Amino acid sequence: MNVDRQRNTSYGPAEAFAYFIEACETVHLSEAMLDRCLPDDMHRSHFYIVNHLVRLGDGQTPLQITAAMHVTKATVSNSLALLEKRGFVKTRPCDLDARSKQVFLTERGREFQKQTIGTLAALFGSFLRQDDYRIMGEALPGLVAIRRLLQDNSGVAPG
Amino acid sequence: MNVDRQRNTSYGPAEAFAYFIEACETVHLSEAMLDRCLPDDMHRSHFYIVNHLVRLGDGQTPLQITAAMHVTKATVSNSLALLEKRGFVKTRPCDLDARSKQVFLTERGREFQKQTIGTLAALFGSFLRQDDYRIMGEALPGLVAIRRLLQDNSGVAPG
DNA sequence: CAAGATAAGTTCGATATCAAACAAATCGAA
DNA sequence: TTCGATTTGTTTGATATCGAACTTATCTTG
Repeated sequence: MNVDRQRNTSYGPAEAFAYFIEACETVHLSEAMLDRCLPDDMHRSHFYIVNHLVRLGDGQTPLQITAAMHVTKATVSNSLALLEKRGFVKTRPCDLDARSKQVFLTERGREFQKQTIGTLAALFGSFLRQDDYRIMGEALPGLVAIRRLLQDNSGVAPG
Repeated sequence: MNVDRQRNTSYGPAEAFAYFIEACETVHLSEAMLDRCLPDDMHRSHFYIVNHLVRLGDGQTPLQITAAMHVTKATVSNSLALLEKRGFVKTRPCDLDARSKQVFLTERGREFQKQTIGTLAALFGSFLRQDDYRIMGEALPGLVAIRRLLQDNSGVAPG
């Protein structure tokens, strides 16, 4: 059996490790890009919340935001207090369930999201070419498949 | 022109956004997997440093580690103090440049890395199939290309 | 050689995040 | 209906990370 030919067509754990390392690196680099599009007093995580509310609709509860952001309740509690102080969101108690509250965007919050996304899109647009969009588009189904696989196996115990 | 056919073959910013979102999600999920393979008193970032030294060779300076980890000098300083307290690394002043120091792995540190990687590999191996390795292997060249593109444009100014 | 510039690590104050304990409201079963 | 169990959000103490100031050592240039 030709070893080289086998190496060209057979995939294993080595590819898995490389895959996750590349994904990590990609995320690091794109996060750095986003950071440079944000004002100094706004953290990436604060933008994520505002962006989430714009895209998925506001009126969500902190717990829903918690799930979407992959962080703890305490973190969201802290972030929302800051966002409210900055005037980007308003919260009010939920009518149906007094334990809960709802988070709403202010005009200022929507403006902040729009402005940041605009800057970010311009930054990426300044170096992404048609060919790069094609590469990403063609890789996308694979990325989705692996992400779903991870999601489906999030509960598996190690050891 | 057939809109559906165009959508199947034309890629743009929408694919770019989706691509980065999937990458983020993938990293979040795989980080969670790693976290569950680590003892409670060890943070992911501490493992990254030990793993880096095993794979790339020890004797590196804190500044080199800083670059590899994408964190600040202060962070590495803090992490190394902790790793030394745990007995995973030893540091000694650099002979050639007294400003600098070198970081070396202990046997305990190597054992910790080996054990963690083993647990992690077993965890991933428990649900990754040949087909998944193939998907990752085939997506890899695209991931690398985009990661390199981001790296090459890390210095571009926004706005 | 001397003095300013640069470089490597550390320290310090601030903040994001987490886990765990807590408070308040709702749910559910006896 | 009532009381324990669950759920939602906050508080608290700890830690990881950062930016900026600082210390010490090296380099550069006159």
